[in-house]
Amino acid sequence: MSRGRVVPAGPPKGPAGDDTGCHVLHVDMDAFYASVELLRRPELRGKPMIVGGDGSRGVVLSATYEARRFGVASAMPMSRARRLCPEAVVIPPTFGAYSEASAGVMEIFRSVTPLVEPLSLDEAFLDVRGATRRFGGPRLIGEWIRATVEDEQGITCSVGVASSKFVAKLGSAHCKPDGLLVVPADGVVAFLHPLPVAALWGVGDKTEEVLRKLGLHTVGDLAATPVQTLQRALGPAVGSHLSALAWGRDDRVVTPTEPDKSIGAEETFPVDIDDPRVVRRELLRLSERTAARVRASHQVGRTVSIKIRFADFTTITRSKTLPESTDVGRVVYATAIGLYDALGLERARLRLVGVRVEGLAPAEGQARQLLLGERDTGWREAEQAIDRATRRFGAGAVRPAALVDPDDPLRGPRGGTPSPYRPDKRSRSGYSS
DNA sequence: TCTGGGGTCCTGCGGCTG
DNA sequence: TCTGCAGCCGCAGGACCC
Repeated sequence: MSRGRVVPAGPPKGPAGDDTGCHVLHVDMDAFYASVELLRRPELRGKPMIVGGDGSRGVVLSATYEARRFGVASAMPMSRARRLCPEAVVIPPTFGAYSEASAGVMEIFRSVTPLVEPLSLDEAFLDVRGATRRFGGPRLIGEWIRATVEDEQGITCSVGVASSKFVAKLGSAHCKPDGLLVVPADGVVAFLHPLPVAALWGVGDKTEEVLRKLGLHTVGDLAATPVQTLQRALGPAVGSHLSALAWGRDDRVVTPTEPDKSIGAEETFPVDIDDPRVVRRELLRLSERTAARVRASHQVGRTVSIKIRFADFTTITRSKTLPESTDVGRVVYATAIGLYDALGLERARLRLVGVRVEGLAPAEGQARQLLLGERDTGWREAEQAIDRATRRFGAGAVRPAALVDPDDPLRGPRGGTPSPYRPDKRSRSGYSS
């Protein structure tokens, strides 16, 4: 999803330019979440509407173009968005609906070419070299996709057509909303060089500031700067990467989905928390959620990391690599709690905690060495049974007893470090259903 | 202005090992 | 046995993306 930071208004929208050699399409849905919500609530059409968290700490996930006219943008704090556009209707996100719409859109893409690389729910790269005989040139394919998506899904999208992924992506940003732009292979440099440096993939606020201090404001400025200068200022990898992009060099190919390298979950508290019992309870919940997703992806991970964000927004991470890969919530939690306890935070005020499992590899074929005295069935099997129950009865049907507390979802177990898995009087397994 | 949640990649440092 | 070195790995932090 475009975060609205890239390019100024430029060339006219619509088909133009020679598409010879332009085999990469970048398709980006326009205000995707908001557009899907409008399908469900047509009475809001033409009105400013914002999709985002309704709490005091949410951010804007998506906004209609009517709201954007007031300055509302993606990732903006909701409090600011409300000030900018008080009359906007705020809708909490319904990710299920977005996933469903996304699947429909991706299906359309795959009817053109199997070489589809989704970047998120609402955008993807397509390599259309193998489709030109059936559909015509890349520009015609882009037009067909735009028309079909609008016809079948009721939402509009923008398409960039170019000889590389990076330029195609800039192209779609350039013609938003509801446009198509071809950047001819021999016109890439002329297209790129007037753009601000922030248009480049990999230039965020910090890098832009560094470049500004060097007197570099446009991509053309960047291209004219020796790569060694950029490497000294930004590091060898980033320096050479940006130098190449500034000349339109981007050799990355369109690659249909690769498995995740890490899976995690994090949660911002509605108010800052200084009670370690609440933090531990949250770590348990996040460990459970993360491990379940790791199991669902048929992978196991070797490193467990936690993330702690303090009230002043400073953030630290701690990680531990295990002797053996895991997908077991109990192991993830034990590791996470060990990392947390080692910090000795006591009454520090925390804003967010997170748990992540890294170093993922396919679960199949992972030889598992039993520890001395360990039974060959145990927590993994128990958690797999829980996964089956969850699929059948819904999320939360079975969960650790320590998380069953209908009166106060944030209240932690009493008395010291919790052992939520330890069998208690209610359930021998420590789980409750 | 006051900052979500899901990720990836890069860099620097220290410890270990051959 | 000690030292210097290179390479690898684990770890932590930061920047960036959608």
